[in-house]
Amino acid sequence: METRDDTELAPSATLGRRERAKAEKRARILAAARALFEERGFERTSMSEVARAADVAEGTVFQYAATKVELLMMVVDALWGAHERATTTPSLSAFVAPGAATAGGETADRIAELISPLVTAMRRWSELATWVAREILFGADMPHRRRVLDHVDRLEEQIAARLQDGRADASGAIGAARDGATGTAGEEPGAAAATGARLIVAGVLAELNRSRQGRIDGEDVDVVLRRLIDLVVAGAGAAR
Amino acid sequence: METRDDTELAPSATLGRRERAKAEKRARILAAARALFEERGFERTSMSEVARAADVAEGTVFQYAATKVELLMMVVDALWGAHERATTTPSLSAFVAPGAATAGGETADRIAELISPLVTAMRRWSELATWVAREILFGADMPHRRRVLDHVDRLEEQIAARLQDGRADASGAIGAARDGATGTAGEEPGAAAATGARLIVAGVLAELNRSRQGRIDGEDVDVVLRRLIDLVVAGAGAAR
DNA sequence: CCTCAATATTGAGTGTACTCAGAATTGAGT
DNA sequence: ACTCAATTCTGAGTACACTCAATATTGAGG
Repeated sequence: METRDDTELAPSATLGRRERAKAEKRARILAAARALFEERGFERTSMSEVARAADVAEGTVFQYAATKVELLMMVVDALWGAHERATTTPSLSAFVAPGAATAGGETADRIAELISPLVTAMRRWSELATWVAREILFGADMPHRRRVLDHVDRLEEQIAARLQDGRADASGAIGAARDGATGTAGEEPGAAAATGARLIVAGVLAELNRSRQGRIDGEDVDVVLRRLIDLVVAGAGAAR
Repeated sequence: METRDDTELAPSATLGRRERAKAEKRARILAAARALFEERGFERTSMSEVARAADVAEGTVFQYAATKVELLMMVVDALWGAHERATTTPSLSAFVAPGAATAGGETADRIAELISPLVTAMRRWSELATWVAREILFGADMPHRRRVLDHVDRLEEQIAARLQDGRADASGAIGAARDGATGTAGEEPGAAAATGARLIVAGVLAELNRSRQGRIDGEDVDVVLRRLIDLVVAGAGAAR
């Protein structure tokens, strides 16, 4: 009998000891970080606390996330990924996904729908959200952030797609009417939608933080966000 | 003879010894910070270096700016203030300021004009600019930042004003045409302009940083910025 | 000129994000 | 089983932003 019967039960298709240990450690760190960030906030959580909670040396944490914000991005990536997998499930996508096919509702509504999970999440964890937003828009290029950016890019693509649909509806009259005025004629139509999508994301992140700081006069945040979306939809619709 | 003849030469209208010393110290710190940030960048400048360059104890620096970013904001406030004073000089304002009066040029051009100094500065000092943008949009509420935000608010007001002018031109036809489609009818007209202005600022900050990270495909940044402005102008013009 | 409260300055001390040289572990080759 | 190179882990060490108790400076009132 071989001492390596392990290898039989966990075949070569699965990971070796080392890889498995690594994955477990990664999972522990991820869970610890998630829990601590959630209950004590980003600033009040120290890397050594995370290490202790994950039962790992401090240096090890830095091997999985080179930076405290990177650790946060690792958590965000995991959560966002889980959310994506949960919502993009086949059964639902049949009803919702195809975009143009589901013509039901105003373009702005359909965009609001897209960003609504983001808005909800950011409101729930506003302290973390500030750090996340900061990092998304102005962070340095690092692997975990990159993965979060991929999520953001996908979101922006969906928004852009709906902006395009909206443009199709509103086209003709208005497009023609504003054409001369808009100056920059003859651009690829996708460009305006992409710009609009990025504007919406940046705007939403900024406005949410603004409201968090009480810098929104009387009105509700949703009203402001809605106005923002309406404006971009109108702008993208009118654009040539 | 009085020992206090000083008091005569520097009358009560001027500041006392203490205040003067304080102002001098402040000036030294400001100059040191400005120089060091400019030549070595934000991250690679340490507070102790600033203290040494200003010939002041480290703790003293923190009395004038509670935080390293606050120190940066102090510098930005000073520079922006100087710029404002230089450009808002009476002679020029007679030609440029009144807004609607100077109907020359497209609305988008007139807005691009407004943000052009900001864009130039951010390009020149892109590392610093990232930190500044970060702090403007997502920083914690602190005195120097507050003063910078005042500058930003003023800029946004100017942009909003020009957006309103533009709306006046394009009004009628389009406004009426899109009314039903835009959904949220009967809003105060200023709201859309204010939102648009904030969108432009946030968008410009984000896009500039995006370009800094090489995340802009082929095109020139100016093209992207221009498209952004066009989009908002169109959106604000069409908005009810 | 002296006193004293108010205020400003100082720099050694503290917490914490991050580094890195060595120790430990692994798996492939023999 | 043994060797060895590659990888992973570790935690004491470092740098630096920020604090704070002690000290120095000022100006007003006697």
